[in-house]
Amino acid sequence: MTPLEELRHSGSHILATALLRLFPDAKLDIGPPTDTGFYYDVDLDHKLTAEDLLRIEAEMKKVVDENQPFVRKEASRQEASDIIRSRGQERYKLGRLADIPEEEKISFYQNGEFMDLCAGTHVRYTSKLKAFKLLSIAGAYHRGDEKNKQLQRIYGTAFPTKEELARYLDQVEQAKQRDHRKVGKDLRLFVIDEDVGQGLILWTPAGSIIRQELQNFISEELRKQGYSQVFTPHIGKLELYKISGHFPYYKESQFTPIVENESLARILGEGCSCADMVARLDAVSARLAGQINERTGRETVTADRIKPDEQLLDGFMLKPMNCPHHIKIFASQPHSYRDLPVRLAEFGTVYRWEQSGELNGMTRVRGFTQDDAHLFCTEDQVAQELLGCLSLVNTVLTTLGMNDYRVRVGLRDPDSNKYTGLKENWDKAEAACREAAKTLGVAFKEEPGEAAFYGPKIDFVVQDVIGREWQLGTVQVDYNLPIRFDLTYSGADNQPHRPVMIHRAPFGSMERFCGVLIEHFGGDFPVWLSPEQVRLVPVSEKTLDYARELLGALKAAGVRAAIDEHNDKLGAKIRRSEVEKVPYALILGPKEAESRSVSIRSRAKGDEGSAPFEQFLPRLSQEIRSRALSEKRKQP
RNA sequence: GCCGGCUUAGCUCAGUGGUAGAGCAUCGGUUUUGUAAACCGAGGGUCGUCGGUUCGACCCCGACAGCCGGCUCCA
Repeated sequence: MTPLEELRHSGSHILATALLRLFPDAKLDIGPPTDTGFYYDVDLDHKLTAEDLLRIEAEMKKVVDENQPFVRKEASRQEASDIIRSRGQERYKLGRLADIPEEEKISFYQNGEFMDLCAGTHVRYTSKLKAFKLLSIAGAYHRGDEKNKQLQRIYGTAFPTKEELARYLDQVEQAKQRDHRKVGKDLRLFVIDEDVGQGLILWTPAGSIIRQELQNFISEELRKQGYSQVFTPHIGKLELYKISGHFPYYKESQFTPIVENESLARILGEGCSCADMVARLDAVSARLAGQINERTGRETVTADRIKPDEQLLDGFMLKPMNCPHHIKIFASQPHSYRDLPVRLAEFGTVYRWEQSGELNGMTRVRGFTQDDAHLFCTEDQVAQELLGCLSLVNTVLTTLGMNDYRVRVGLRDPDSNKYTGLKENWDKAEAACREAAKTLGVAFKEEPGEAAFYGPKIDFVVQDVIGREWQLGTVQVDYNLPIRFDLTYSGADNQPHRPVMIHRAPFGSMERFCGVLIEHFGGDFPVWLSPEQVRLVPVSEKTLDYARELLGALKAAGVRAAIDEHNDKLGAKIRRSEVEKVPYALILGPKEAESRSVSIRSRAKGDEGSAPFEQFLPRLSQEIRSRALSEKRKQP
């Protein structure tokens, strides 16, 4: 344990000490340190309130002042069990005791009257906890399993000094100012309307400009890399998703199917309730999943194996992924090995049923647009194509200055049967991902259980302002869908061969990416992305005509500009431009009008002095065209 | 979905069992302004929705919806 973890871990023991003084009935579970502090999970009938938190914190202060030593005591398994029982903590602690492997030593740590089963280590005295704060109460399932009882989790944090604690709390406060939900509202980038629905993003004009610029950017890169652009509809027949496997494997995450009118009339005629309908859909998917699982590793299900009697209901599904549609475009004509790779790209909108408690601004939504593409290639081409995809992701992130990401290679969970396809192919695909990730030149972590149901993937993961991780770009190797859809191409030997598919989305979804991007820039977008690039600020009405003339010139040059026509003093107009995060304000007074110049005020540098408009415009155009990153904002 | 908290004007937020207030924004006027907030005035809310308690509810109780923080989930 690092010294900081030790301090925080001791914090959680002190928390428990104080808690038991105030609530002797509390049953303790576990209290580990975290990246940012510590918590303790407790089972307590009394619902803890914010006021309780203050009382507990005050009691913790007393424990600290009592300067209790932390003392380690080793015990045999039987002794340990006795200690736990004698303290009335058997409800969870006995289970935790049972988790300790046979060969490991069992230890307790005691401070004052409190004693806890604990491997350690701890600071020497409670007085070491000089700077701490309890932060919040939340529900947390015992052992992280939603089938178990939900306990109350008390979060807190601790630092070696009061200054560091204050700095941390200040940082958290600063971060909240960058929250994309706040900035998005302030700058009017997007809205979510409860009548439209939770998790459904409405892109306002300003936000749409950012999205459009990003899409233009990525489209340019796709043209360079030989992609073809396609368009497909937002729904597909249930049949399609039975073949793809989404229907059985992905059921929990999908919107309820749109049942065809005739089908609906038929089952309603049979007296089916809504519940019956759902049950029937469940029966179909359960049967399909069962059939597929039996065959995993030996046989596979292809289109012709779906039996007619399994089509109990006809209807459509809102597409949860774009791949089946793209596959059908690929399959619509015969392919030669000479055609490959075929790369089909689409900004494709998909819909997924996320639990209401999981929705979050733009980063976790129910409808989103992926910058998606599917590559159909020969097995020999997989490595090369993977590199191309990773280089694309790299270009994207570099251009936006987003260097703060981690790479995750998502592999199968060895204990799960939620995957489709042959073991050999999974092995090949996982090896390909691993190899490709190595070429990135950045550290990556292999994580079992993070694969898609059809194949392993390489994900790019970033953190939001409050430290939550979000997956953005993703590249996935897939040997399975080509089999399920019986895709083939003619090889040099004039025999049919199975292509390999690569799924990839450098941004992941436009919604999530923009959410993270808003936080990344704190709303101070580079000029090429800024909804308003130049604010024309006449010093008074007297120079309004000059401003209008320049507005025309800027618009003709493709620059997004606007005039501040408010009847305010200059300072107020400057302030408005700053608050609205416009990268350039051009101050236009009589001097400027006279000399055909502009007084430039940039978000980054403040007052830059005057320059002829004829010099400013090319400089601006170049900055936009090159998609330059802006210098950091000058603090007022 | 689960636990807890929250919901008052476009935004940020006060407020009391006797049907509401500030700042900013908006609109009108005065001012004609030189690098982060000129001045005066006006309009704007069935206090999230629906029920209940009460002579009377924005306030107390309940349900629902939405939001926020966690947990679970994220193929």
